[in-house]
Amino acid sequence: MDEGGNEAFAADDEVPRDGTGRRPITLADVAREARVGESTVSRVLRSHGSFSETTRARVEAAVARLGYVPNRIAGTLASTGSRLIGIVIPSLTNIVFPDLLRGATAALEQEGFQSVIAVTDYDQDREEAVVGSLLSWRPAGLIVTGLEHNPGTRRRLVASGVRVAELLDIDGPGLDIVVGYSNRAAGEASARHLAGRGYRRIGYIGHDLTRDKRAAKRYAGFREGLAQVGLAPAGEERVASPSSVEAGRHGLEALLARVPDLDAAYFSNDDMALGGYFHCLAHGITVPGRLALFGYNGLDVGRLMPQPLATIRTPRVEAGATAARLLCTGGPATVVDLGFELIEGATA
Amino acid sequence: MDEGGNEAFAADDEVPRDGTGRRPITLADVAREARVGESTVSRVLRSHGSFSETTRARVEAAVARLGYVPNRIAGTLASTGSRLIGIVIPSLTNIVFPDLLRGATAALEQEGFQSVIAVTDYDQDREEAVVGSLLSWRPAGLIVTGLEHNPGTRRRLVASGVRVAELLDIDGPGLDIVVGYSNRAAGEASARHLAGRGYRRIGYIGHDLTRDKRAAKRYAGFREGLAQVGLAPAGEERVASPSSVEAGRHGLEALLARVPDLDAAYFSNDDMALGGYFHCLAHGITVPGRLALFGYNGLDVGRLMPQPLATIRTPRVEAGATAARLLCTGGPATVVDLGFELIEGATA
DNA sequence: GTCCGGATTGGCAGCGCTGCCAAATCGGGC
DNA sequence: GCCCGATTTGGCAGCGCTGCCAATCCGGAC
Repeated sequence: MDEGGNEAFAADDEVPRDGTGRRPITLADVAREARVGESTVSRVLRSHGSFSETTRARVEAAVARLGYVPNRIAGTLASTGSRLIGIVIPSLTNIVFPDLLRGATAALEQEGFQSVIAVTDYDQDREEAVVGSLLSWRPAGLIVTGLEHNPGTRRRLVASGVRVAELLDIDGPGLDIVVGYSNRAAGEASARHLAGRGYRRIGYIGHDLTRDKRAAKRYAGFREGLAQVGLAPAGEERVASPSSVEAGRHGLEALLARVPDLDAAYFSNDDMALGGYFHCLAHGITVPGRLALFGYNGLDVGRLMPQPLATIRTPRVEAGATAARLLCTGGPATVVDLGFELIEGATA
Repeated sequence: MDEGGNEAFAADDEVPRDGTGRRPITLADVAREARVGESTVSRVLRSHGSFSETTRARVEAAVARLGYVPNRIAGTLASTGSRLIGIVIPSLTNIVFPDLLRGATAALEQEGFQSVIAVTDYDQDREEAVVGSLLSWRPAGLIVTGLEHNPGTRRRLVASGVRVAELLDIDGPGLDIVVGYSNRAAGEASARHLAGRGYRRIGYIGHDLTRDKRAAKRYAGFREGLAQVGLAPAGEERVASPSSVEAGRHGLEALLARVPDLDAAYFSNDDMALGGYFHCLAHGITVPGRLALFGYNGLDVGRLMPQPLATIRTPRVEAGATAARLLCTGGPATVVDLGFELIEGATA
């Protein structure tokens, strides 16, 4: 714990002599410095309304001289919209959600918006709480994950009047804007693909389905897909933990111990599938000869395995970006189905 | 503006019919409904100052009846502090930064703060721009990544007077709070470990070091470590792209083509190392017999490979949490070295 | 020189809340 | 029954900005 020290910067040219302790610089200071009215400064800074080129230069010079940073808190209060978008995601552990964030923040930046984020840990009560917190910032819009919310959350969302985009799922009724793809259909497509390749003793390795509603929908779709060709899962293993490479590895090990003659394993996502692949490598199980593997999400890592993973690629980044743009531009309530892509890979 | 009226909420359980178009509910409405003064409502809602139990109940009932959500924009403007922390990270693609975010948001939530995030893509000019945007929200503090910033960024940070925490690096002078570990020392430790295990022809596979300053410091430390035992890299491969599994896989392939007698490969991080491992698996290269692999970060996936990856575990989540807590509680400027842990694994 | 429409500009009332201060109320002790 | 200090409460002036409206200025047309 030693002193880092700011004097490192007081150094010569750049930094203005102080910055701390001084009364913060306001728009009124800039107006005085530039010898124009406050409204004129405001107009110039927002490039809104009309003003002469001379004025613009004067104002900009004053801003630079004083190092003025507009106060958006005040600006938001005075005007209406807030140029803030709240983003609610269940987790930051699964790369899917950072991907969503990435798409959203990139699109928001283009539109001049900022994002406030909150994480629910797949807990609907926490979701209700964080939605409340986010709404207290009077955001221009809210991005939430999935279509399932508890009554309190729905009430708040609707009552607030802010635009809401629900992401990564379209299997069910939405509140306003919905951007995603069908998890049910993805599960079904996976099952049909595996069945189509001749696998018959297909097992399922998943994680906590009571919390992750989208994984539950994929699972339901998967069972439907199998049923359509007269099959049923040859065995299932659900780990209680969140999805992870570890859960996939141990899950497959456990399932194979109970159902040794499995010929294919469908995982609730690519992380789990990668874990399963590692288990196969470690135990000399030939893939896909002895056991086929199928994932979900289409992560990069799957593409780069010695045998590319059979999986379904989901447009997560695009979903974030699309939702962000729709919220900023404020169109009508819609459902945008971005679809998904089945990647055959080499593990099935 | 039709008068929706408050009975919308009185309505039993679910969603009120409307919510849009109605004049938003303010603290004054609550005061009127509860038949108390505005300041009293404010005091009750913030549990600040004194009021009777009766009053609390009256106010809380009114809040519930009206479905009032406090406006923190107004609250922030009226008071001083903002209970917002800005977080600036270079990327969301590398799981390291979501991990940092995870630690920070969890700690912030406990303290009743919200986080606003911005992504720089490892570009210092973008960093300067997003720091400006974040400061315009008058955050209580700012978390930035690394110690290297361009002069404009430093000027803004210092002039703003907000607390700043610089994360994931302690090799250099900081502005205020610094939380992280020594990347240089990590690189050095990696080199010494490999040399200590008898490897002599050690190659380096890295990504764009001009943008990722911390990776550059590890690289420098790595060279120093080798030099200490009279060695120099037996070969190097730098891919121009950001770090990724793909870059690691192709990087190792390229390096082996040029330097076939390599006996160990040091990667700029675990993603790259995983790619290298996949290359070895795909081409029958025995690990570590024919080629040893060493990564950086200590990701879960490395631990679960058939042979656990030799790497260095970094406390990223802890760094985010520590920084967040220090910012919220507002102690003195300090440097917190969280250290790192060398994991021997089985690939070296 | 005068008048007119459009381009510029400044003044000022809020946005919804908090902080300060004064007023009202309460609960003994005498 | 009255006084005093402590507790509880309400009023109101901002916080820094934007939006509205009125004032001013400019350059021709008459």
